[in-house]
Amino acid sequence: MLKSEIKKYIHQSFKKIAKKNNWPLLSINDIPLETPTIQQFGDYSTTIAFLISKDIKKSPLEIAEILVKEMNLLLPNKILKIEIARNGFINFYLNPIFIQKQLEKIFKDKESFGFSKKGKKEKIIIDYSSPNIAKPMHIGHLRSTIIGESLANLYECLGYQVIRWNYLGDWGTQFGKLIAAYKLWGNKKEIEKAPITTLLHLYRKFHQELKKNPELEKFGQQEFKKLEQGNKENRKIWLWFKKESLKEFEKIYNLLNIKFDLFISESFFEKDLLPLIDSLHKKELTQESQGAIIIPLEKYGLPPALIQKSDEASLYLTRDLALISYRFKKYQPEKILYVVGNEQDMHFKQVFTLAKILFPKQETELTHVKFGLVLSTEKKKFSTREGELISLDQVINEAIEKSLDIVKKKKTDWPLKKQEELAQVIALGALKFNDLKSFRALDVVFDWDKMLDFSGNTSVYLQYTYARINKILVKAKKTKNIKPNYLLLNSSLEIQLIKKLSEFPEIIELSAEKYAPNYLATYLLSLADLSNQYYESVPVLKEENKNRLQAQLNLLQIITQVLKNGLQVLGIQVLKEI
RNA sequence: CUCCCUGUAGCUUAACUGGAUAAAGCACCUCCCUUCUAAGGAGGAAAGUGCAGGUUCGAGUCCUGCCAGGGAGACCA
Repeated sequence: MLKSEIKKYIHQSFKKIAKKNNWPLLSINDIPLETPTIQQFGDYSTTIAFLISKDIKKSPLEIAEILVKEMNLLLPNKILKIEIARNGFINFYLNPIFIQKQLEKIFKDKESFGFSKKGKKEKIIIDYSSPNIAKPMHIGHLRSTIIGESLANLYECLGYQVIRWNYLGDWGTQFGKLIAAYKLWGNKKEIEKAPITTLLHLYRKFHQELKKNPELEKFGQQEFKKLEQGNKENRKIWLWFKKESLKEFEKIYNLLNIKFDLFISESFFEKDLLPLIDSLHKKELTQESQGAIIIPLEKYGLPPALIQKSDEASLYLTRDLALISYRFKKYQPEKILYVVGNEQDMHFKQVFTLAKILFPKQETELTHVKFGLVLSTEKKKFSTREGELISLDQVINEAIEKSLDIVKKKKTDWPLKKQEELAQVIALGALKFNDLKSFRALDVVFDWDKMLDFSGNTSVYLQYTYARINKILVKAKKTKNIKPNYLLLNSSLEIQLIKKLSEFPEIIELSAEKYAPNYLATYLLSLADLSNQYYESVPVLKEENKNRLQAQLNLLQIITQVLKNGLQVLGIQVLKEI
């Protein structure tokens, strides 16, 4: 808010001078404007002089002098002074009144502050979570689920029409293997009792036996082929596995408070595969290789894409192509985001390349939003097949249990029900924040101690800050008809807080644009930092000047609002008391 | 062999579009609960960003080469 106004001002002044001197013009978006790292350098700083010194023959210092001279002629009252520093930086010192008045504007927006009012209505499909049926969701899925959900929330804030899509893995050779394993060793009752665990055991057993008896591989492939060809028995078993799996997934999604618009899964595209492969043939893209159908992609620096296996069964890649074509036709989306781990980089490069070949006119922006792996303490990938994976519901429940222990020690006088509620909010928040606070491409090592360390830069710190400040608002007697005087918010901390709050909309935009919720997370931490300093150093409730008190309370209210909204975008709840 | 991701205080991470004196948390040391919640606050010590070049007025950030860790590479997803 503040930033864009200053940019506008620089742009206007610059336009005038550029015309006069025949300098190249810059659009408003090209005007560099940043917040200096050191307070002495003012509120905002532009490096525009360096930027254009390359195009015209003047030194940055000369340019800065010309610009500042012009700007000073028509210095608006929102700017106190403009200074040139270090051979070309132009620093702006804002009039505190201008900053204080921002709070008034923000206060009028209240709940909607930071959220777009424009209503863009462009569609964005976000593909996330996407677990495989018959396997437990594990911590790898948690990353996709949490990052995807917060991206969905971010784009919703910007006014996009967001389609939250859970593309379940419910098709492929693995289900042939599973059906084979069920036929060999399965027990219906056991599966009914604990579906996913039992199915996982069967799947693992299959892979163990495979080492001794390689013939099993063929058996699994046959069973999948039968499934694809509509064999009734296999169909029935598969549907049953799927139903049981979905029940368990729903439990987890409910606990995490995550909702999807669509659960359209891999098997849905089964009928589209043959026509798709046909059309690929017609376009003469395909080749036969060792009995399989491939599309060579050397031209694009990629390994060949395998479209159909030698036993004529379909592949992940083919289904993804059918999926993309369906999405293009049905939704005409502006963007599609695939929130999928880094290890599938090659796969998506192939898919996107093929999509461009097949639909050259389609303008949808396809992005693989990749993220790092969750590694074991030994810094190795968890493997489903080897049986070392940690299931997600186990992680969640253990996190809640462990945080309940901590809550019980801290809130000895609370009733159990309240303790439990708090423990759940804290544990889920910590679980999510853990995945959102750092840049998503980094690998994370799964570590209970770090996840449940509730001091410092954590979600609990944010929730705590919210609750603490909220308490002041509750305790403040309801002051009727007292007008806040924002001009009395003149301490350095108050000014800093207002400036920080005014950044919120930009941060939402930035986080969405870069698919990086960690910008928002970091921002909230820095806001909480200032807020806690304020809390410690200024006893608000003792303020005697009522107009100042009311302004302070409004400031605090916006702080809680931004903390609450910001956390909500990250999928994290707040409580009034903690 | 090819491709992708990562490399910043002892550890985990920040650094907006390349900008000024690289910023936090954990751990360590000092201090602050008869004042709105100490899951907090004030302060100290601690790195010059894996290595070598290059581009630039300016590089943790861009380019090239190397090193280290992790991941992917045709019939899994």
